[in-house]
Amino acid sequence: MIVTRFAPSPTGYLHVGGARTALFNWLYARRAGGKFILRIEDTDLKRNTPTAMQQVIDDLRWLGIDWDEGPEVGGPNGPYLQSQRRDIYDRYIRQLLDEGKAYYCFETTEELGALREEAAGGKQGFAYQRPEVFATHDEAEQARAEGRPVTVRLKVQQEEVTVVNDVVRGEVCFGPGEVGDFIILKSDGFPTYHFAVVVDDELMGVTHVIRGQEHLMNTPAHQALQKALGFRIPVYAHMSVTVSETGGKLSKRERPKALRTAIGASEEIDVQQLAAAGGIDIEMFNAFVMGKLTPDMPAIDAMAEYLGVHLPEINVVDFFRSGYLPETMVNFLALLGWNPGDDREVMTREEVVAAFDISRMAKSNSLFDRKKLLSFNTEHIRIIGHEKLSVHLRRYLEVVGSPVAAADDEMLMRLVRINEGARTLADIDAKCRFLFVANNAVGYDPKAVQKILLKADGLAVLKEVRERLAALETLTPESIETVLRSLAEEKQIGLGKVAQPLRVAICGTTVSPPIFDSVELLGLDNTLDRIDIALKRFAE
RNA sequence: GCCCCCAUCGUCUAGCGGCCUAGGACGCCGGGUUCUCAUCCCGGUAACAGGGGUUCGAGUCCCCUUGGGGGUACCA
Repeated sequence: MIVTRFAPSPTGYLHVGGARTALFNWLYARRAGGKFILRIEDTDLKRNTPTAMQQVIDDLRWLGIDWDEGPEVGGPNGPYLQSQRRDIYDRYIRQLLDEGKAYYCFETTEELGALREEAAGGKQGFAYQRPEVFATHDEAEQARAEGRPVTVRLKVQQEEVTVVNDVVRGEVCFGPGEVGDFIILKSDGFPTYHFAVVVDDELMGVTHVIRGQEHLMNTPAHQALQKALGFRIPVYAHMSVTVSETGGKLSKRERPKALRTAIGASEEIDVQQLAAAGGIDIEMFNAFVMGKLTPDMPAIDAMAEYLGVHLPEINVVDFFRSGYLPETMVNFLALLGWNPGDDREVMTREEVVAAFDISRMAKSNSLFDRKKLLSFNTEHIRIIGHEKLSVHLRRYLEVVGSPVAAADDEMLMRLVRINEGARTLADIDAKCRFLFVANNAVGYDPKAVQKILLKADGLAVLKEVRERLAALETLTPESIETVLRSLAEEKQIGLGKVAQPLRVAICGTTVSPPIFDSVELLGLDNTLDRIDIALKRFAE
């Protein structure tokens, strides 16, 4: 049976790069009828954020990536948090020590840093000098008792060439001495990543490791460990990296960076207010602007919202908040470094699962193209079906706190129907908000008012529109259309000349769903009321 | 510095020695539909990084150069 896993370290929100790794593993397992495991790699206390695991879990669930074993679902190979597996690691560490395949070390971080510095000028990279005689368990205990750092290193064969057999890259060779004796147990008693992955992948029966290219260089070390422990070597597939428009790999730092740039570019901003909007004090704000530190995500988001700037989406939640569908993300992410071998691009989740195979993974890095993503989203909004779309929309509206969330199910379906062609859920939200504000609270866009109502005879037309609508007996999109069209015809003007003043009067902007539906949904009383308000307000 | 990986339109890619006059998609440009925005429809622009080989024949195989990316931790 094929077993894959996704093993994130809980450092914060799941970002697209991680999501793509998770997706590839999930797709492969699902396609092959195998098993997909979620494992949390929390062996670094310093990096762990308390809420991060939940965030990662939520993001995966949103994407529709489910796991057969892991947190919240359990399984026969648990626990699935590495921090809870220390006794297991200790056993294997002890085994290696007893067999003379690993040894204790006592250097401090500073000492190691100095050695590395020294080696920096040399031709070969830094390699740890293996001691002549090895410390005993007792000596290690003693050192620990004295408060000295104790680590364990693996003895790595220095003579042989290591060959990594990679599904996407073929055979990759590493010369003798490329891998030094590396640390497998840290002085805080936790295993290093290298040790924990190897042990867990073996114990959990992982057959295929699909991971980022950044791990290719780690693989010889992992294989050395597998050999020392007598483990099997799983199939490796190292994925190409996703790079961002700005070059380099897609990183979480891009959002704060974009915000910093925006702050720098905008003139006349009230820094006090901006800092307050982000919930940070002015010193912190200044430090941020100068690039000295980075506030947390919510602060960044809040300031961006205050400034009205759009930050590049990096985390999975960013895409959710921008109104993308999980179907879009799955489809798009899958196509970054993989393709089905034919001309299909927009595919449903089921189609992607059915077509996926690691043998068609691309070698070269790819750029994350947000324009194409948008077009994919437009297409998925179109093909997903109204029922599913309204479920997504409801959740979206609730989470972003839109007034449109007040719509009942019937209304929501209606909104979905009249918004065909929307590019994101955010588009639908924005276009429909006018329906959920009080008549006297419509925000009029000055430009729209100027251009549509005040220019030409916008107000005069609006007055006539009012009269015609008021005389209407039954209010349906069709009846409204008839009225507006006949008015336009009589006046020998385009429908736009009639519709636009009405639109601005009821929405405050030049953009809304189709005008006939908009009026009908708003209701006759509200429509007339808003026209009156506009007429009065912009009369002179 | 050292090690590793990669290289087709602006972008994602198809291509696994002759089917390539290099195909698709996004973008972009032009046109059309339309009550706004968006959608939708039609048309166009645009690429094998450079240089050597191998071969009857190279986008496809090999080497070098250049360019890009990754790694070089008691992070994962």
